[in-house]
Amino acid sequence: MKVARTVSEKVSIKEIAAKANVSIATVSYVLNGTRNVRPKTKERVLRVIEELNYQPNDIAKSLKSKKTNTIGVIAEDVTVFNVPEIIDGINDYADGHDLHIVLTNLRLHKRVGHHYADVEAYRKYAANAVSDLMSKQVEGIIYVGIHPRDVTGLIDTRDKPIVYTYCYTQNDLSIQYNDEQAAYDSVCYLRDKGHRRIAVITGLMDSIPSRLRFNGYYKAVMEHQLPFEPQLIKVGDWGLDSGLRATKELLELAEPPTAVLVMNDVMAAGTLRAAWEKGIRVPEELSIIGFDNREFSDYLKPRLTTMDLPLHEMGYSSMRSLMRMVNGEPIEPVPMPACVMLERESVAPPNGVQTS
Amino acid sequence: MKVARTVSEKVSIKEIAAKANVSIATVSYVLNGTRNVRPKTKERVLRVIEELNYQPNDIAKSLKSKKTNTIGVIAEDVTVFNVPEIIDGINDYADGHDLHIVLTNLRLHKRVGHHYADVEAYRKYAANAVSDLMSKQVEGIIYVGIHPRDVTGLIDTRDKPIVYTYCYTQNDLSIQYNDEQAAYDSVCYLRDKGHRRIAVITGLMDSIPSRLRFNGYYKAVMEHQLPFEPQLIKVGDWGLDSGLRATKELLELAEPPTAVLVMNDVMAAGTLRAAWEKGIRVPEELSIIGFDNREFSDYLKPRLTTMDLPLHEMGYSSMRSLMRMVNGEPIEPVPMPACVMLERESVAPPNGVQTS
DNA sequence: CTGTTAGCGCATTCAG
DNA sequence: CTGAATGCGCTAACAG
Repeated sequence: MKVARTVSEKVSIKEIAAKANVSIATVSYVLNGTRNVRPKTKERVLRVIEELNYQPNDIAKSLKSKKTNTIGVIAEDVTVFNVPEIIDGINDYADGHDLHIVLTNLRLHKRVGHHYADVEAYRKYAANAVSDLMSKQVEGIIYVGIHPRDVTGLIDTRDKPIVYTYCYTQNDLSIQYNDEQAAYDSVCYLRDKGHRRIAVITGLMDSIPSRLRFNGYYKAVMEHQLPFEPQLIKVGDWGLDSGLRATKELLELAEPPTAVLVMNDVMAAGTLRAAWEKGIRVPEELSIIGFDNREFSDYLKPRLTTMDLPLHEMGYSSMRSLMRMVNGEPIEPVPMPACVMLERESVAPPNGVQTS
Repeated sequence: MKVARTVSEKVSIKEIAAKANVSIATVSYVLNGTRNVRPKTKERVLRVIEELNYQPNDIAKSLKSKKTNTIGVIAEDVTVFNVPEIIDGINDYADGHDLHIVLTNLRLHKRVGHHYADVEAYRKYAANAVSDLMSKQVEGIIYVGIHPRDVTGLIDTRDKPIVYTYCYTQNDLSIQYNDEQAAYDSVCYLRDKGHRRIAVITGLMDSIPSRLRFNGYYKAVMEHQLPFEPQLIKVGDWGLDSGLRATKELLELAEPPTAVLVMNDVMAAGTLRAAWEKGIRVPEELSIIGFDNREFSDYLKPRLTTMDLPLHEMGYSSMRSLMRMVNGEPIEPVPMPACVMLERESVAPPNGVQTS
């Protein structure tokens, strides 16, 4: 029976003890099942709890137990595409383990634009975030980056467990997907379709993903004895226009590639546009593989075949590792989450040739 | 001077009082500036604080002061496009007001798919979220929807202040953008470009945004005495294919429209594709206005002119209103945040005709 | 100006 | 099985 109590005043364990004619300890026992309580008493307490609509006060509980069941998440910027899915993974784990999330959003993109290479520019924001989280007595921290780069030394958590994800760090645990493997797999996939002249459009070459993905490309090309020519390697800047420009150059080659691995979907959209402008049909005359599985890649024409990033898994895995640290369990090395190829419409055998 | 203390054990106000030869009250005073303290004493205390690397315990502070400076955010699903920007707005306000955010992610999209109309399916998730947040003693709650619909009665916050955004509610404050005005403005914009036969592709007609936007369309059409013909009205389902199909039908009309207002960018991508398939040039032969300013709308060819949603403002404004409620200030009615037209490349005068 | 002290709501001894 | 008492870290009266 719901009683229409319009209370703002909190009812505490003490009041319910009084109304049920028991001590506060007894109430605590029935609440937590810490000890056996006579069924009749228990029921009486439970009823009063129901009637008064008692809600336990986690603050008081935490003060006593020194556990908050709360972890702090520092996101460099929640509006960047990779972050929400990672947070979703974090929440997925948290839901199943009675954990709560305090979210700090550094808003890096809006505050320092693309200058996230300049760590000093936002060190103070990060330090403040950590400090606030410490005061809130979080059990641990997860740091979610917006671009895979090395952030070693950015923050000091003073022995509070921390896990980094979507970025790299030297002295702490960081969870990243396997960039090199993904690029390697892409090239193998194209080769299996019958391609040999496979070009690559990289992102900025001073970025870790570009290097790693290029390693994967190089490794596959060497392993399968595919033609490795400098003209087939173009450096982009992650932006659409750079993909467009690079692709045009590729298409103007005496012997153009039949396929191109583009290191993100945004540049791949540029590739698609370049092909369209040049009158080159995709995938019949040019196969394209993108990277990131951005939502729009499914809306392009043709629908883009791309590498899906294991973002949810990264969030989930970060939480699992963090909680092991929190509980003092040994941190067993976890395998890097793998990207998975999403086969859509932008890849076909070269010149309509079918291969087994 | 930084002392390399590798402490896990928290240092408390008591310890620093002891080391500084003052009472704990004095430490509290210098910490909070609650009262004047002799400069010399103050400095001594401050030094010990620095040396011991003291971090105040917000949990204890909250227990005493009955204020947590924390607000709970219940997001129906952080992976849906509108949510991150709204959260960003919430953070923007929070950063400037020493407020913290506990984030609850209902993960609706993954849990109930598109059946968010069936409130019962996730009432328990929402109720749990509220209950947890109450226990955590949040000062108030912001509920962030993923589709503008009426969620009245979904949750009961028992007098804890709550503000809803990106959804509607009867008895509480909800912050939504002005849908009708946006559609109205779009049609006026097209008319100003010289268009008269303006078609519309709606979303599902049982949705609030579709109705509101249609109202705006209708109002502008009537006001400017534009042709109002049933053939110019197509009902979509928010998906790309429905936009494609609707557009084809429009293009096959004896007298096709010169412009079309599409109620979201995803369907507008379908419109673009339909035009392409029909060999109709955009914007020369068909002008298109989308809705939502999804990121990909800037990657389409031509770049899509669209209505930008004031998501950041909605988050910010929700927080401002919520904090007024928390502080017992009167809630003055706030104007609905307005959408703003993003002029890009998908609109031109009809038949190349120039108008003033 | 500074010290003493009483709780905040709860969990957990320790006695009955 | 139950009640009284203690204290978590801190703030704010109240007393000097």
